Amino acid sequence: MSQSDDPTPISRKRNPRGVTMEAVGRMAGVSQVTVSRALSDPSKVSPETMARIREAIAVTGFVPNALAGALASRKSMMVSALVPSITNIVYASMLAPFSEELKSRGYQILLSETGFDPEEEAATVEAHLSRRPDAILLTGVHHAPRTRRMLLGADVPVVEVWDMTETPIDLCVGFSHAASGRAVADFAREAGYRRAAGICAGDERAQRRLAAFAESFGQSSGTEVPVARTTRGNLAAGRALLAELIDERGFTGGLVACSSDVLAQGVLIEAAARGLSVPGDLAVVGFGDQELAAAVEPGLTTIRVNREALGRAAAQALLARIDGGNPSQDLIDVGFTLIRRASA
Amino acid sequence: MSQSDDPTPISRKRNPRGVTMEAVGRMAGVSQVTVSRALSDPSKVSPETMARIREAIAVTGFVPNALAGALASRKSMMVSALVPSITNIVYASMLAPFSEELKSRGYQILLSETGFDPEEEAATVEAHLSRRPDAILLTGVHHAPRTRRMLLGADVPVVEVWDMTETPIDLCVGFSHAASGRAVADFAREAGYRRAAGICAGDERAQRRLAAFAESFGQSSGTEVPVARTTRGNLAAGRALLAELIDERGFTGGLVACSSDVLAQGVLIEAAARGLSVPGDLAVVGFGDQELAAAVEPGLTTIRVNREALGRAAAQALLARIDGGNPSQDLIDVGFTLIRRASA
DNA sequence: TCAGCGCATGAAACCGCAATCATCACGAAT
DNA sequence: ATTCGTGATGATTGCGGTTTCATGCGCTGA
Repeated sequence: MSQSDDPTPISRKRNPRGVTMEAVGRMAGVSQVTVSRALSDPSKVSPETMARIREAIAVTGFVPNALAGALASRKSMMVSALVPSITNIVYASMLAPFSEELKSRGYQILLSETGFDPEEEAATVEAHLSRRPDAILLTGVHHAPRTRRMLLGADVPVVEVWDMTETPIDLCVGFSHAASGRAVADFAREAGYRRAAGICAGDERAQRRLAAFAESFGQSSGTEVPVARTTRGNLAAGRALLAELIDERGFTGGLVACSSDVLAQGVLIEAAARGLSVPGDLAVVGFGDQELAAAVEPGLTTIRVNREALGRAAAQALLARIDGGNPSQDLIDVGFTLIRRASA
Repeated sequence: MSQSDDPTPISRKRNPRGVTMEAVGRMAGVSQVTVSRALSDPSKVSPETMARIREAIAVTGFVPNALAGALASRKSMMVSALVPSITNIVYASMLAPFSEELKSRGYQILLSETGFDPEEEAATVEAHLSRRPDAILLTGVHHAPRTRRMLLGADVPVVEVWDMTETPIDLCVGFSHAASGRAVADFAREAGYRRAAGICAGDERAQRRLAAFAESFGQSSGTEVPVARTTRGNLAAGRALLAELIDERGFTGGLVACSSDVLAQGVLIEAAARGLSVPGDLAVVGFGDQELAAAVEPGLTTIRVNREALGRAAAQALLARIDGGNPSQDLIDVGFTLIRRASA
């Protein structure tokens, strides 16, 4: 009665590792090759065969092994993205459209944070290259020499974003940080501000923006432009740095240029806490035009960079290169706009 | 086979595709196997050989092909992470420590956004499974049946985060959203507020928090708790929803519970714009304890969830499972804390 | 009637590495 | 002297696909 338990489980080789095309094919009465074709180009397989294969796939729950596919076809269908920090909305908001654009073409994103250290970036690039991505996105244009060498040697499309350079590794989509700093200085001058100060986060690009602002405004106004610095670019830092400017650096009023909207919002809060009116006693300019810029009171005058367009353009440039051709241009300057609101 | 020493340049095929271990070995006078060993366990190779191999690697710029390695070893050294949105700091700030923890063990992150749609999530899970990740992180505990099936069939460690369930797919690290809503209601009651309202973003977990709050507070106070809803959880939405509560829903004062700190900040801004004092005329409670919560004026009373610890714990739980054993616990409730500041 | 052709399919050769087992030289133990 | 590790290395196999080339077959046109 209970003879269902066969004592010879020997021939019963239930593939202990996942289902393969081989197994699907066996079940559908075709070879592995035909299964492969069925998935990559159904038009090359007869409708009846196709149906049986589909059935077998459904029954077995087969999921193709993309690693094997990548090895054989030399196309990983992965794109690496290296950003300094994903918790920083500025990078995250570029990444989202970048990723979406690529996803629609079947690519997946291999993401890493690199911090702001070129050496760490180099190590990360190497780790990513070992996965043979079909393209790579890097943030910024300053890299360790080794990074450049590896990337050039790997013969893979590369796009550097969020900055501009005359000598990109391959492609570049960004804007000039120095120009954005000068634009704020121009605005300050034209709006009639006589004195100014700066508040700057630690990263290299923020410093370039503020340096350009300070130099430009300083030159045209003939005044000293004090710049307070911080490593962390949060609200608390913005508050603290305005306090520093006023209490320790003798800043008595004028325009405060900040390297980010968050810092600028911190300045607004500290100003309110001190009973200073904005823009009466103190004018504030931010950078980034994050959502908060339009929502705070008073509205924040700031530099807008179309981050979504930037991310999308970066993806499209890479796709163009992958598709074989050269994109229409290697360098894309997406520019920036000064958005004037109430704070300055 | 014996024609390797053939001087005819015809058969001499300068490998046009990247450098391989084979090539490195040839240059170092050893076999491919030895190169493989040199990289995976240097102690198994003699020092002199090691030196020659290193030299050859440096000269050729060899970068091992992790795809091939993964295929052969059945370990991809990749971990999938699926989050609703990377531009939402709440998810991004879990992801950062999660990724860091795994990176230190040699894993890389395959990231995708899934939005808030279970079907999209299922498709994304399938795409990720095809890459044979060594582990998977999912956000939330509500998934399409197909997702569950695929995941169980794939026999891969899975951790669901940012929520709790009694029936996890595998592991779960999170907290109870309903409990957090009730905690706010308890607080409101104990602090003596007689009336309350809610402001709620569109995602399912936010709604569960606010529903629990409204029910709990409504029951104990015997009042109706109006809840205004939005799809986008930004500052502007917070402002608009407070306006809606006051202008259209007859809300005249009391405590406003918000499903996120950002919405709460919007409420603060709108309140200020209307000349309402906080917490005098209006008390505000947020959720998340983002950086802004401590920095705004007045400081925001909110629910803190240790997102960094959560991300780290998720990573560690997965690593424990990968290492073969069962983690000490399948379900980890990281809890939450109500942080009282000036806004309520 | 038969070469010719397109279609559906299969066989075989990789892709680049890791895992397994075999080989070899050399010194210690018997 | 023979045996037996032991450390260093190589040959072989196969992971699960893609690609290329070969095959069988029914049908068309001269």
